[in-house]
Amino acid sequence: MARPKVPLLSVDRIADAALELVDSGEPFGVNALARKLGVTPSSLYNHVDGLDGIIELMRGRFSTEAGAQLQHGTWHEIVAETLRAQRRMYARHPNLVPLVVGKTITDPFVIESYDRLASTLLEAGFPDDEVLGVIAILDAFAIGFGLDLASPEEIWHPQGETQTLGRLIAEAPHGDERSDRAFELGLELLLDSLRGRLARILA
Amino acid sequence: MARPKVPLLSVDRIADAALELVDSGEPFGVNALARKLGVTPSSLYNHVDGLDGIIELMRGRFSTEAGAQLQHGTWHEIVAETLRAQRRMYARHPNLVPLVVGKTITDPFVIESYDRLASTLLEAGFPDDEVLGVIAILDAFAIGFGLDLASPEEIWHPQGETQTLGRLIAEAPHGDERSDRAFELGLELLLDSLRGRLARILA
DNA sequence: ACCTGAACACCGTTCAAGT
DNA sequence: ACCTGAACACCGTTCAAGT
Repeated sequence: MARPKVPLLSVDRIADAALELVDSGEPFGVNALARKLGVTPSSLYNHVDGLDGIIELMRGRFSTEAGAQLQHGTWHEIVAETLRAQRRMYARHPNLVPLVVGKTITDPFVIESYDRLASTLLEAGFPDDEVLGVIAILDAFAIGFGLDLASPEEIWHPQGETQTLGRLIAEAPHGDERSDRAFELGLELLLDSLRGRLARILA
Repeated sequence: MARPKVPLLSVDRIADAALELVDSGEPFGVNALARKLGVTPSSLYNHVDGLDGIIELMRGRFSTEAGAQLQHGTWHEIVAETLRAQRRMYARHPNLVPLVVGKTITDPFVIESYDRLASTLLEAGFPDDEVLGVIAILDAFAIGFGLDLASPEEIWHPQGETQTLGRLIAEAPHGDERSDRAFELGLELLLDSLRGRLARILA
């Protein structure tokens, strides 16, 4: 016991196991993670900064996984691809979404991706004092749809009579198909209006 | 002790205290809530269905609080008012947002509000198979911005150099003002594009 | 440097016992 | 019907001890 000659743990091993645990759908926590790694919970604190640290680690990992973003193309192609990439990540690890939501972003890769988005919008012609607002909107949209993927099959569960909601729910496609369609529709709407706004600004 | 002549608890009293606790910013839970009510945790289970039940209770309460929605007006006025009302609720109880996120909605008042939205969009001329998608988009938008309000002051915290993000963050307004502006901009964009889409559909 | 084990202050939920 | 108190199976985190 005590200190082994070759370390049992490493930041990478912890991140891998954490993502696996999250994806398995079992409740996530440092104790559960330690069990999965065959180790004592306190061991993790030699490598990682507690629960929040592990979550931030996953955010970084799962955004690196998403791979290279489009580097050239029109600004709206870049925006669309960035959002689609983010959505793919959320789709691959839906259970991670509720964990990362509302925590300050410090991971360098994630920061870099937002930085690139900001530069792109600025170069496209959006004014300085509007770029961050546009990004906040894109972010709200992406995270909202991320949560949509993490949500239970039934978002609404009407108990009694409804005027139209019940019928539409019954008729509509379910699960990922519904979510995918809504995402693409929303993306189209958002880009349309951004294009229009930019045209007016540049005119 | 044991059973008192006049009950110490009631569903209403629990809901009130729960919202107060959430709004105080202290960690929310059934133990903390019981302490606040001067009662044993197990007592709550006589009135309420555990932690999830209490959270659903708050969702209902805090959407009733939002009060009457616009009943007439154009469809986009109704949509705008519904989203603004939702945002006001989120703004008033930001700490509730992370709690309700991703849990199936059963509260009748909330269901009714979505039902009304669905009817409005249908009457406006959006096709059957698109209404739920539009609502999902509006929802993603609203929840995304709700989380924006619940987020820490600094959403992004760049550690190193950035191309443009750091400068924009320093220049931009902070906190609620930033969030409010982005919300109104996003709402405008969304409504613009929905109007355009509807015009094309009806043409 | 890196792991264990004990300790601490918490959780949410169940259930018998009491009035 | 409605509350308590004990019990259970968990949490996240700290820290001395061991190699």
